[in-house]
Amino acid sequence: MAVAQDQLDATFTALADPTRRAIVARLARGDATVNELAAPFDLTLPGISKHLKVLERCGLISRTRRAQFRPCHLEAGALDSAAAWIEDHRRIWAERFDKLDAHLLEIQRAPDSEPGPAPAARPAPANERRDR
Amino acid sequence: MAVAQDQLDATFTALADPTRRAIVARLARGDATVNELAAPFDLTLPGISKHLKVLERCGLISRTRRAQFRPCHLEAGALDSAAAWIEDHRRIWAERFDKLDAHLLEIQRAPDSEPGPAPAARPAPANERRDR
DNA sequence: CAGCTAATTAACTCACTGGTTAACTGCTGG
DNA sequence: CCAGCAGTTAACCAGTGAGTTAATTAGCTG
Repeated sequence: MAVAQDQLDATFTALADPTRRAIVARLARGDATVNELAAPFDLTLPGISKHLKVLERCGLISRTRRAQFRPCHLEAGALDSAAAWIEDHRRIWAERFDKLDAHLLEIQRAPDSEPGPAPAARPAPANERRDR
Repeated sequence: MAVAQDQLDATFTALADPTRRAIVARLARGDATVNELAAPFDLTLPGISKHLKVLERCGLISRTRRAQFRPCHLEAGALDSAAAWIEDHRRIWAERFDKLDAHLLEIQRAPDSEPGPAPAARPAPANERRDR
C-alpha cells in the first residue's frame, strides 16, 4: 500500500513534466532510440537521458540493448494505476453528488424534517459546477 | 495549447504529492475546512495551507469564505484534463498494437514482401509485453 | 586497431518545493 | 472591546530536480 503510494508519486511526477509527456506521446506511436527522442527538443542528450531514467524508474518505459542503440519502449500498463486513481476519485465525487441530489429531492418533497445545517463540516454544499 | 500544457503540468504536479492526493481524496467525500483537512496529517497548518494553494492554483479546489472558515471544495472538473491525457495515450498505444497485430497477421500470411528492417528508426518492434 | 557514433555517468549550478517558526489578518462570542 | 480561534503571509532552510559541460563506456566499421 505504501509502495502503491510511491508508485503513484513517481508516475504523477513523471507525467508532470511536459518534456516527459511529449516523450511518452512519441513512444505511444512506436519505439524509438534516445537520439530520435531527443531530436524534437532543445535539450542536450544527457538531459534526455535523465528524463528517460525518471520514466524508467516509475515503470512507464523499458529499455533494451540492440547493437549500440537502446531503444525505448512504452509500458502503458504503468499508466493504469494513475488513471485508476483519478477515475476512483471522480467516481466518489460523482456519487457524492448523486446522494446530494437524492437528499435535495428528499427535503424538497418533505420540507419539514430539517436536521439543521452542519455547523462547520460541509459548510457550503451550494455550488453549480454540475456540468462535466 | 501552451496554456493547456501548463494546466497539465500543474495538475500532475499537484497529484504527485501524497499529502495532496489525500486531501483530494478527503474532499471527494465532502467539503472541509482547513483545520479538518490538516487533522489527519503530521503537518503544521502553514504546510497544509501551501498544499491547498497548489491545489487551488491548478483549479482542483476552490475556497470561499464562510464566517471565519474557508471551506475547501473539490472541483473535479480539473481532473478531467489529466484523465483525458492519460486515456488518449493509452488509446494511441492500444491502437498501435492493433495495427501491429494486423501487420503481423499480414506478413504471416504472405511471408515474402519483407520491406527490409528499418535501419535505425523503430529498431525493435519485437516485444512480448502484450499482457495488459 | 583507430576512430566514429550512441548513450551514460559525473560533477556542478540554479531554481523550486516542502517543511518549519513567527508574526499577522479577520472574524466571533463573551 | 478584547480574547481567542481560523487561516494566511513572511522568512528561512534542507533537499531535490532540471539543466549544463566534460569525461566515459560500449559497439560498430573502415
